[in-house]
Amino acid sequence: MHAWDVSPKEAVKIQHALQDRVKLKDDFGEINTVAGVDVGFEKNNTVTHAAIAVLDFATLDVVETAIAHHPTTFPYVPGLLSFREVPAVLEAMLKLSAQPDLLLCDGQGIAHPRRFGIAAHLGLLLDIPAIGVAKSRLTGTHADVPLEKGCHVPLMDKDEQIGVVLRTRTNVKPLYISPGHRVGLDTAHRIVLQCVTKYRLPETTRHAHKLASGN
DNA sequence: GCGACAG
DNA sequence: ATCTTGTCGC
Repeated sequence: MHAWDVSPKEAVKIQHALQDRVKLKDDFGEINTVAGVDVGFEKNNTVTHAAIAVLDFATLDVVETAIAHHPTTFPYVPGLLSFREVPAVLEAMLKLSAQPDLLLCDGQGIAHPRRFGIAAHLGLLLDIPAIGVAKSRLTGTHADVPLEKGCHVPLMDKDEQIGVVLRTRTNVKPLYISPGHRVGLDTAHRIVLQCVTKYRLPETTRHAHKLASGN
């Protein structure tokens, strides 16, 4: 495990060093549980709250949750989000009685300038299949997404597809989905859809968000 | 040099 | 992310 008390410049080096270890093909057995991961901060920005909600993949019922409080040590820098949030998430992960089969993270997977968003970083460190589910774009370009739920367009960077922009609810802003680790693009797309019911965000994320913000 | 920029 | 009430639309 690499250090976390690093400068932004060192963080970028770490991303470059780890990026080629990210696996972008499906690599998992039966998926029984899916976990939502989210992080929140206190008014002063001094403490980070990480929350994990583990759901039964078939029923979307919550089977276990964990929360961890961790001092905030890294600033928010676009492209370096994982250095701010992952330490707290790792701490919360240790509190679970069993590791989930797959992670749905708040933020990008490989739809990142160095193909190493928070879902890729977290998935790689834990060696758990992970998917990035972001509420807005960090990098890449795409066509307009039709307004109907289920419609989607590819998220491109030059000639490379790095994700999919997916409308999870009619007439509501789409989500940016990208593989994090041990998951392919199509599979990431399919799994996110399966976790969505009547709201824009997947149930996993909704539960984790509630926990992280003390609700 | 001028914007853009996950949470 | 967070600070915050009511309000417009399906």
